[in-house]
Amino acid sequence: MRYWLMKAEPEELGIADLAALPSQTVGWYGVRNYQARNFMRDQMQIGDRVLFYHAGGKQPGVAGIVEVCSGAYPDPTQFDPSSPYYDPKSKPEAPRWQQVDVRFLKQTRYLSLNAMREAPELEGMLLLARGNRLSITPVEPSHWRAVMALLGETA
DNA sequence: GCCAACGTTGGC
DNA sequence: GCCAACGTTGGC
Repeated sequence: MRYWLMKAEPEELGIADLAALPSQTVGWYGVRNYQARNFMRDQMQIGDRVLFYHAGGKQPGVAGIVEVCSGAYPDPTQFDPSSPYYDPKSKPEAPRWQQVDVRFLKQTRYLSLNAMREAPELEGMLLLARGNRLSITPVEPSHWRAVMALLGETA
């Protein structure tokens, strides 16, 4: 099992929104970066644990834990002209973008990006690397355990 | 809203 | 295949 961090815009889909969905499951649509897509396509497996990260707000940070619950499959928004994620260059017979489904596990105490930067045990975490813009990053098991400790989670 | 850092595009 | 121009991300 691998560990990941996935960034979401809380105004579009926050952890509470995910928890409120009847299925508590959502397709992780909208990834338009090849490296992030390749992580989903080539490395993610059902059961992988994911830090759910709120990006773009006033106080970015980790807000919950979700799990991967499907393999990669074509992101439907790439074919929808009314979607902001529409990609006219992608054809249904050769889809360019993929998504996986993730399922809500829990909403955690909020762990701000600031607090993460100040935690020496998180040094080297990809999220914290200078200039990092990837919306999906792998998380080292040692960093995962350190984040769990900071969140007060025993898992 | 600014802008640093990074990714993508397309002309050559 | 290079690289300038442009676009995007996301913290601040």
